[in-house]
This record gives sequence, structure tokens and C-alpha cells, in this order.
Amino acid sequence: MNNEKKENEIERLDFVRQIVADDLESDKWEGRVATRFPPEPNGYLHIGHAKSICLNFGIAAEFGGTCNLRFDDTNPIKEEQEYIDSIIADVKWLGWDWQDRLYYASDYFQQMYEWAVDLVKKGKAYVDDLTGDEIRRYRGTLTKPGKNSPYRDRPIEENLDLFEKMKNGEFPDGSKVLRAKIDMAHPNLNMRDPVMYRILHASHPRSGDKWCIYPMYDWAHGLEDSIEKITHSICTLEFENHRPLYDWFLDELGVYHPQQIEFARLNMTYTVMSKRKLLQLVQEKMVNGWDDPRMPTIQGLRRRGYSPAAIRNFCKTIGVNKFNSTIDAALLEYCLREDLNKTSPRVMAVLKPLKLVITNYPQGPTEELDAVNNPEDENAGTRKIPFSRELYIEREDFMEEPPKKFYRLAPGREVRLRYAYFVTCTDAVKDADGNVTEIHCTYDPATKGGDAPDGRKVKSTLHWVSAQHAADAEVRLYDHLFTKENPDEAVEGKDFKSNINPNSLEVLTDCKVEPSLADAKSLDRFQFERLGYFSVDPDTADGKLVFNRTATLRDTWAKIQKQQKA
RNA sequence: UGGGGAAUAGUGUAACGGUAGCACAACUGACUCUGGAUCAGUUAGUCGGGGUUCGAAUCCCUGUUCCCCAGCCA
Repeated sequence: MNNEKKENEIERLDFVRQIVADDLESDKWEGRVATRFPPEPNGYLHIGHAKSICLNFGIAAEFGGTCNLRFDDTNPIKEEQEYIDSIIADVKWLGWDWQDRLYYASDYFQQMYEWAVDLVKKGKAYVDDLTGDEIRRYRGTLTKPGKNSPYRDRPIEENLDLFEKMKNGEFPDGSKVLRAKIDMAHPNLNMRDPVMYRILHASHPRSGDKWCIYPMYDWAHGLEDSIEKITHSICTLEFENHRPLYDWFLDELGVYHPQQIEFARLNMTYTVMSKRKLLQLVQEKMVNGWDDPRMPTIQGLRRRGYSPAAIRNFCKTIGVNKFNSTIDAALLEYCLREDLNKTSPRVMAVLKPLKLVITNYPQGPTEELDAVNNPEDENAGTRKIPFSRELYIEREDFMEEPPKKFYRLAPGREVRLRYAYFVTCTDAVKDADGNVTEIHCTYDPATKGGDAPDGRKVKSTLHWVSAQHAADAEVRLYDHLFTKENPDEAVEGKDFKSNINPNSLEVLTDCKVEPSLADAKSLDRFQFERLGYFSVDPDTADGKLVFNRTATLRDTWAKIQKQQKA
């Protein structure tokens, strides 16, 4: 990063970075900056997590600090190794590095237990025999204070004994909990004697059957941060109400005390972002798994063809704040195109082929023409593409009766075939139903390479592939998963699933691509000229090419068509 | 008469008592061997009402609206 850019960024710090910068200035943490990304391994990461990842890892990188990857694996009922693996892969793919600082909350269970015993000894925690239902009723409501549990004033010795027996597995699930003794009349419900431990005879993905009590988030999270000497514990807005409790535990224990800072989670138009809803889409087979290219998951975006750089730049662009907002999905696409435009090799591919025969071109021979690999990148070089008498062009690039502003091929009209020749349409061959099956053109040999020596211009340039050289491919086109900007805005009695876009996936099986693509590898990214950005789907195998459309190019003609219809 | 947050163009986001700026979107136009990219331009904003001040998005008062909290989830 150059100095000029760095200076620019320092001028416009978001509120979290401002706090970090101020703390550095005042030497609050002895010059340290330590953040962490603490996912619960109970689902796949999505673009919303990317915002948090880029914030935490980004701050560490910018301020010369460190960021840990820590699994907050305190609930074995929901967590699985599969999720741990995917999260590690995703954070890595996004380009972040935690070096040797991969941590698990479950590794701190013994220390947490000992601290809990300390609290019991101080008379600040007690074992409660109330049922879950009773605890809820004793808690009171938003407007009414709660009342003390009858077990609240058990002698310390009895609490110690009971808590140890809880740990030793002597009680059934749900029969007892350990609670902090704070204030049942506290206006903040989180402070009304929150549960610290519940009994769960469940096997943990990492600690196995070693524990049958598991710490609750509020108890565990601050301790994890404390153990790792985190300076800035960044989390989402809904935890703002929990901060007093975060602080209370750490203060009562008298241990190292990080600062919790809350920011607003990401919302985006035309998609859902909650793990619960994404899980539903997967389980109810409304998409083809977590890595379905229509999903906002990191794995979905990766399979769709997104680059890590595009996602990171998006996260930088959206900023950080304390109020709920919904980012326009178009901004993500913008960041995507901005990156792919610079980095994607250009190729020619025809999605909906229409045969074009050049009637005055010799039958036998073919020629090799020079094509530029990437006009945005001089170092990308050129390649040869085969040209012959019979080609495929895009069906949409020909119209028998062209409307206004349609510049492409039509009877009698001359256009350029990219990197090849000018051709003029002489006629269209039709089947019995009147559908155009083939078009005939003549070419001007003097325009080889794509320029006319006499200086004449054409309105349009078409992409094409040589029929005899083309490789076959399947191409999957995607649209928004939902038809509404806000999928949750459903009619009475329906939920977000009623807003699923039935046309979010279109599979084209008869596509023709230039021969250079024959040995493209999984997840390789290309720009199909005039069509958009495409990447190789992992389904590609033994000569069967499958591409995903990552994004279309900006399409002025489509816009005009839309206006003409309206 | 619960508590905690928050309000700046259509959408995001700056301005830290001194010219309301930037990006996306939308719309013009220029250029172009991608109707791409690029470039130039246009439309459009401080939640309402009071106050303090030479001067308020910013400070004070007041109202309004929105979000979060009653899991042995995180």
C-alpha cells in the first residue's frame, strides 16, 4: 500500500477504527491491537461474516496487530466438524492469515470452570434447580421485575458441591443450572441472574465426552477474549444489551478486560442472511447445497466465480456503522466487475448458437486470427483463434426485422465479427415453422483482422466461434434468488420462501465455446466477450465443460429493450 | 412510568461548531473492434419542532420513527 493511499484512509476512519486509533494514541493497551473472528461452527460463512472477517483481520493488519481465528464452540448440539473445516477454508480463501493463532473455546473449558468456582466461592453464582419454564417465569417481563429463585441463597458449600456434581455428570440434562447472582429486578434482562452453565450430556466435536456442562455465550465469550488478551472485541449490534454482563463477569473475576464494540450486521437486497434461513433453503432443497452459486455463502460466491479481492473490496466499500442498513446487491456486483474486468482473460463463447455460413468463403481451409487476451492488461498477451466458413453467433445478435436502436445483424446489414472480418447478411434460412435456423452472409476479405482499409465503419461487433473447432459446454445462468428486494416482505401467512425467484437458475446445454477453453480448470474465471464473467464449475469433468455465469456485463441494449417494452 | 441503541440524496457512507462531499443506482453525452471498459456531466439529502451561536448535520430541549432484549442459542 502506498503512503498517499494510507493517509487517505486514515483521514476517514469508521467508528471502530477510530476507537482503535484513539486507544493507540492514548496507549490504552500498551500499543497492542488484538482482535479475533469468533464464529460458532454451526453453519457456513456468508457475505455478512465476510464483513466481520474483513473488519477484524483488516484492523489487525492496518494497525500492526493480530487477529485470531477462534471457534466459539460452546454448544455441542449444534456444532459439527464439517462447519469447522469449511470456515477455516473460507477465511483462508478470503486471503486472511491467522498464522498459528487458531483457537477453540473448548480448549478453555477447564479454566472457565475454575473461574466459575471462584465466582461461587465469592457468593456471586449459585446452582438453581428451577426448570427452564420456571426460570422464564421468575425472570419477569420487559416491564415487570423478576423474582428471586428459592435456591438463590443456598450456602456456598452446597453450591460448590452441587456444581462439581453437575460437572461430574451426576444430574440429568436440564435439571440444574449455574447462575450468576446479580439482580432479578435489573432493567436489563440479561442481568437478571443469567445462566452460566447448563447440563448437556452431549458429545462435543473436539472435547468428546469430557464435559457434561457447557458454558453459555455470555459467560464464555468474555473469558475467551480475556484469555487471548484481545484488545477490541468486535461483535454485532444485538450484543449491545449484553455488554454490561460481559463487563460484570470480567470485573468480578478481576481478570484482563477487553473492550466490546458493536457494529451493524450486513443486510443485502434480494437475499437472506440468517443462518437459520440459509439452512432452511438447503434442507428444503430450494437450492443445491451450501455452495449453490445463488447462495450468499462464501462457498456459494466462490463457486459462482467471485474473487476474494472483489469481496474484500466490497467489505471496505460498505463501511461500518451502528444502525441497520441494507446494501444494494448492485454494489457487490459493481465491486465484482471492477476486479474481474482487470483480471479476467477474454474469450468468445456462444450461449444460444445460430449458425452463420459465409457463402463466399472457401470450403476447405481455416485460418488463425489474433485475439487480445485482455485489453485492460497489456501483459496478458494475445492468442490465435480458428476461423472458418461455418460459424456460430448468438441467436440474439440477429433479427429479421430489427427494431430501432438494434445495431446488430439483420438482412442486408454489415457488422464486424470480432478480430475477423466484416460480414453482410444476405439471407435467413427458416424451418417450416418460420424459425430462423441459419443465416447466410458474404465477407469482405479486405477487412481481415477487423478493420476496413477504406475506412468504413460498422455499428456493431459480434462474438462468434468456428463451428468445426468449437467445444461444447453447459452454461448455468443465475439471477437473484428472491424476487423481492426484501424477501421477508411476504403476504399474510407466508414467509420468505414464497418470494423465491422461480427463474433464478437457467441451464443452457447447447453452448459453443472457443477451443482454448477445452482445458480450463475448475474455478478458472473468464470474460465471455459481450456476455459477462463466467467461471468453470467444479461439475466440469472428462471433457464436459460446465460454466457458471458470475455476472453479466453492463448491458445497455438490455436496458433499451426494457424501456421499449415499457 | 422497562432498558439499550440509532436516524445525512433511491441505496450506502463522510463532514468531529465554519462551502453538506464521495461511491453505487438512475439519467445525458463523448469515445470505443466487447451496446464492455474509460471519460465528462445531470437529478437527488441533514427525521419534525423549538433553542444556543456571527454561524448547527454537529451543542441543548422536545417530539417522531426504526432496531435490539423476556433461550438452559450465539
